[in-house]
Amino acid sequence: MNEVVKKKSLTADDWQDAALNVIAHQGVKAVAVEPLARALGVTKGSFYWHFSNRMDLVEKSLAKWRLSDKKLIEESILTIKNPKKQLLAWFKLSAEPIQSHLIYSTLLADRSHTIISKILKEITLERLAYLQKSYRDLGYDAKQAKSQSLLAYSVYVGFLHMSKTLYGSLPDSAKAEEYAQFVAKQLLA
Amino acid sequence: MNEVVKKKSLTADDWQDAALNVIAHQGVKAVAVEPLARALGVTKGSFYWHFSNRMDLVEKSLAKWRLSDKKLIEESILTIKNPKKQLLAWFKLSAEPIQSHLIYSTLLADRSHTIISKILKEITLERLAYLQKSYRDLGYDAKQAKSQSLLAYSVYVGFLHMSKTLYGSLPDSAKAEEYAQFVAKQLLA
DNA sequence: CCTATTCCATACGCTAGCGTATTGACATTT
DNA sequence: AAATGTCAATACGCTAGCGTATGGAATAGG
Repeated sequence: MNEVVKKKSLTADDWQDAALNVIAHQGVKAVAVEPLARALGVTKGSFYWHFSNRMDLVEKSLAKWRLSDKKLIEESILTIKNPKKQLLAWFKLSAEPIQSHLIYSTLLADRSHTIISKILKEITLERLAYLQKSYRDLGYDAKQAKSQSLLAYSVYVGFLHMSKTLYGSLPDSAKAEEYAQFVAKQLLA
Repeated sequence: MNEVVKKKSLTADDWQDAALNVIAHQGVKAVAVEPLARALGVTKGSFYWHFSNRMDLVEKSLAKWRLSDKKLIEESILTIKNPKKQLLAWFKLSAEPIQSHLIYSTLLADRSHTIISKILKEITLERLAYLQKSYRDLGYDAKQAKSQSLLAYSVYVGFLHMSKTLYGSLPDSAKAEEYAQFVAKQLLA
């Protein structure tokens, strides 16, 4: 009997996780109350007990995503003290097909709501600031660091989309490491 | 009386142009028959005379887009014989905020339908092939050309999204040229 | 001038999804 | 045991959009 005990009732967190999963794969527009309820094996009576409306769920889900992403960065990147190694770790992490990246990439094109645009802009600027600082730590001057970080982040975003678009046509995981090295070499010259 | 004479009736082309405009700014999902009809000052009675259904319009619109994009490339890029200058022209063109780029970038995240994924993959592979050949013409060996073209195209895609996301926070047009030079220098080293 | 074709309006039925209101089943507390 | 609180089912009204069916105006060809 290794089965997980079936939960008796859902928490707001369960709804948010489900929503994030949908956002990662189908985008914000695909977050619909009734289909989500069906997927969770309940009806929307449950949903409207936990959330006031659809966008409420979206906002809270994205807030959760931001927190977990921040935590991930702090634990797996910022703990590395050597500036070059830290940036390398960032590049490597950014190439891994984790949910956080998928969410970010769907937000990029799902900017229907003002709230989403706002969140997206904030996160992007945060990350750019991080990269810029990293390049400064590597010895780049202010101007160079600015251009270089913008370039590096463009590569990140671009590669995210390429992965989804060309699924099956990109370098396989065996060669992925090789490509990552190549990119790092180009962007850390 | 410089006004354009009001057209008496719409053509399929008019519908496609309107659809492409919506796709460029709101994505494929936002292409809806009735709102589009309203925008064109007619009812959907007109639409269903020209097209069999919604996806029919989307497909034909995207086909038109592909053709016009191909024509643009042939006329403004492929006419340049010097390999390096040609690639430079490609980079420059890819940074201009024309409708074609906007359409491409929304497709990247709007891959709900199989048809769209298919078109997107085809176009992306076409463009990658072009870049790869260009780098080979510049003297890169096969392996280098492959990695470098993937990197360059990622920058293109990434910058597309950055432009939309950070509208107002990116280098202004005065500095855009400068940044383009920087990117070209990094990618044509 | 009359007929056929082209283009569009109107009216209809249908589905998916949002949000509300009400009731009910358990569980927890008292 | 009774009361309260937690979570969910059901039923309802409402809107937006899809696709169909049919009729009608305008125009072009004969």
